[in-house]
Amino acid sequence: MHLLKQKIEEVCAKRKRRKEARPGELLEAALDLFVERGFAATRADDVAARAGVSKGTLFLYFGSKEELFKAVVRENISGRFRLWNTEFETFEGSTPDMLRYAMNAWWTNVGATKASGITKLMMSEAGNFPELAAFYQDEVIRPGNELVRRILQRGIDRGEFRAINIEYGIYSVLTPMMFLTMWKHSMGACAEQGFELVPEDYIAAQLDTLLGGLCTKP
Amino acid sequence: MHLLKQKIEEVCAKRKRRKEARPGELLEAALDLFVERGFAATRADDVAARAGVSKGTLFLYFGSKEELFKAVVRENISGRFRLWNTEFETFEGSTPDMLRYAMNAWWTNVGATKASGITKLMMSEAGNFPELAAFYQDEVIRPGNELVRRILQRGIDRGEFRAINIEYGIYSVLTPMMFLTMWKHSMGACAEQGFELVPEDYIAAQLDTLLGGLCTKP
DNA sequence: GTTATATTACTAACCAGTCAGTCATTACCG
DNA sequence: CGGTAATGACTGACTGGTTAGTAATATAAC
Repeated sequence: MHLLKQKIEEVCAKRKRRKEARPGELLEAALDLFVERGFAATRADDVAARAGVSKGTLFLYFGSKEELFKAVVRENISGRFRLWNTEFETFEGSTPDMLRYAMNAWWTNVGATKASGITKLMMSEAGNFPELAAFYQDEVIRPGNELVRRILQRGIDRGEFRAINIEYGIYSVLTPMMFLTMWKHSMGACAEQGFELVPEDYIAAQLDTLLGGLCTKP
Repeated sequence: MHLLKQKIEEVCAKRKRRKEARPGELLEAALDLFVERGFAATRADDVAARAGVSKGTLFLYFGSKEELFKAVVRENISGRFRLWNTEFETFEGSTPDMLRYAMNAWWTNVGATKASGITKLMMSEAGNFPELAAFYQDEVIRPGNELVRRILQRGIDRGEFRAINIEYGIYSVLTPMMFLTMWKHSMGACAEQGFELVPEDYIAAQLDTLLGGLCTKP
């Protein structure tokens, strides 16, 4: 009888006042839809509907569609950099191990999750939404590059890496991540059946190549 | 006096009947705008204006926006496969040379031109326009894969390549092209200044690596 | 003057964002 | 407690602006 009542409430969608829960539910719905359809093609109405509220309520919590998007980015990506920077500062192993750890952590926490859809979305729509592109540049790309730069610098300072051109090195680290992201969200869907790309293996192979060219001792 | 008259005609945009020239002008305008803004964000009005006609005229020559897009793809990409297949059949050098030639020809004729913007566009918007995605799959992706497959098979048949898994090989050939395409249309714009990626060098380096792993004789 | 080509004005649909009003919840009072 | 007034979370119809596609109208060319 309890179950039936719950069911009826779900179906009838009685209005409830849950001020605390709304923002989180809206952000989750927005992440789903932005990743699924992109920024421009996602309707505010649909985000609200998926979160179980009306469109008016969405604009009660987020001033505009762009603000909603920024909140999604902060929640799912840029928020992580504080933790990652701390991890960088307290890491005690070798720098090759650190790089291995960093790339695998990225895959686990971002690449393999819905959050990577945001990266793909930005690659696709940056040109049409310059303000969002600038925001993403500040909140994600710059901190990301900086973190990789510090890892490489640590390796050089400790004599573990050769004194390579760091800007070029950053690009070598990020390329496989960008590729995996595009693969997952664009080509994975229409890839030949029977052919399977295993991201973990791909990352491991790229790391081997990269470290082979980077390290002072083989 | 002639020049002045021509100038006035350009400015006043007098209506002229030029049935033969219109489709080509519209296709060129459409290519520019699709590449610049994507499919969904391109306005039929803007395509017409750039081609120097009104929107009504556009729909006189192309039944719909999707038809216009398909015509752009045929004009700029799929039309090339007939030539490329002929070249494959008449090529007389070694298969490593053929692969080198093919990748450089792709860069010259597609990658470096506006046409590569179409590829980026499809990666970005395929999910929102399933019919266009299917069309692109049939007209571009399948013939492209088939051509690469034939090159690799030729190498294996002639004993120049090891008997690798061909599906995996296709993917190894196409990855650098996809990466260059995304780089050119997404990240190139916001890349760190002072850092320059030279596509020809990148392709050469990738080819060396690829052929190193592929060839029977080093 | 007739026809093919081009334009303009229109329609129907869509969508971000607003706001006047509704109703669930809480606070207070008898 | 039981009733009622105040609060504020929530709603959905509406606005203003945009766009693909159409139809009526105009004009170039022969």
